[in-house]
Parts: sequence; structure tokens; C-alpha cells
Amino acid sequence: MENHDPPPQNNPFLFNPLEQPQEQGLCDFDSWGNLFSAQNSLLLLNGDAKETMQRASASSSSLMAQNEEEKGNKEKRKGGRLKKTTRVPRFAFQTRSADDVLDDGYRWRKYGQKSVKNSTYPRSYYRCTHHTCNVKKQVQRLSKDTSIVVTTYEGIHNHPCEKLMETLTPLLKQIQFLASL
DNA sequence: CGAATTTGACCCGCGC
DNA sequence: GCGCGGGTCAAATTCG
Repeated sequence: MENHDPPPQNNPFLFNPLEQPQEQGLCDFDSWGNLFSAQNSLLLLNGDAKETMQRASASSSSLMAQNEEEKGNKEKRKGGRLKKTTRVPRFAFQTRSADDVLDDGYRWRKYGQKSVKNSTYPRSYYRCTHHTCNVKKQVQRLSKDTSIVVTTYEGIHNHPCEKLMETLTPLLKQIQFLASL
């Protein structure tokens, strides 16, 4: 197959999960700016996922839909549980990958899977394994183009990425050492 | 054996 | 008010 990228605009699906113009506090660009640059600069993805992601973000095929949802500051009952929803920044992008879940440096625990209406493939729900951190993400494969995976992040990690630290620690040590000379 | 995943049930919001 | 679609829970099961 030729691997030219499908025009993202033709993909109404991509916008769906995010395209709910709630209260437009058009958001903390900061927050997901941080999030995205963090994800992007790390690129601790494995194998072909990494390559495709880089390619994707380099070309315009990786489309980032950004939206912040302020689901009201009210408390909400969800799944039989009382929940306080503060503003939850959301952030989605699609990657061309054979692998459903990308290794973005964080640890994710799967907590659900649902089939969605307009897709033959189920959507998976993941939560960050850090107890202090309730960042969630959804992963879904497009039924149109099965090589494309849409990942939607919700929330900002309030802890360092362990893989990042793992990678950076030796570097930091070396820098400190050099600086002490 | 503990941690992670699977999977059906449950809950909630929304449109009709 | 009801049914549908989507999100979460939690018991059971699998995995490392």
C-alpha cells in the first residue's frame, strides 16, 4: 500500500469525542501544552510505534484535537460513585500503529472496554496506575482505517514519568558532575 | 501469589 | 418516561 496519509478532515470520527464546545474556557493551553510537549519530546515509544508516531506528528496526519471540558464544578455521580469533576483537559491524537497501546512512558491499567456505535472495534479505557494521579485515556482503532489508532488523554499527570526519570537520571548525574568541576 | 486484564452489570446523560 | 449509547465498577480470571 502506498502510505500517504488520509486527509484527517475526512475523518469526522476523530473530532467526535472532543467536539463538544462546552463552556468555552478555551483552555489552559499551558496544561496540555505541557502534556503534549512532554509526550512529544520523550517519544519513548517502542519499535514501529515510535517511528510512526514521529512520522505522524511530522506530517499533518497526526491531528490533534484539543478541547477542554469543564464539566461543571458540580459533583457528579458516576458508576454508583460520587465524583467531583473539576476541569478536565482533554487531548487527542491519532497514530498509525499496529499496536493499540503506545508506550508513552506511563503505566496504564485497563479498566474497561466498550464497543462503540460507529466503529467495529471496541474502545479501551485506561487509567494511570499512580494512585495520586487520575489521568485517563481511551484507545480506539478506526474501523475505516484499521492501521490508525486514536488515543484520547484526559487530565494531566501530577507525577513524573518514571521512564523519563529512568532515562534522564544518568544524564542528570553527569550534568551535575560536569557542573561541579 | 500479587498484579493486571477481562467482561458483564450498573449508572448516567441525552434525545425522542 | 424510556431506550440507547457511552463510561465505570468489580468479581472472576489470567498472567508474570
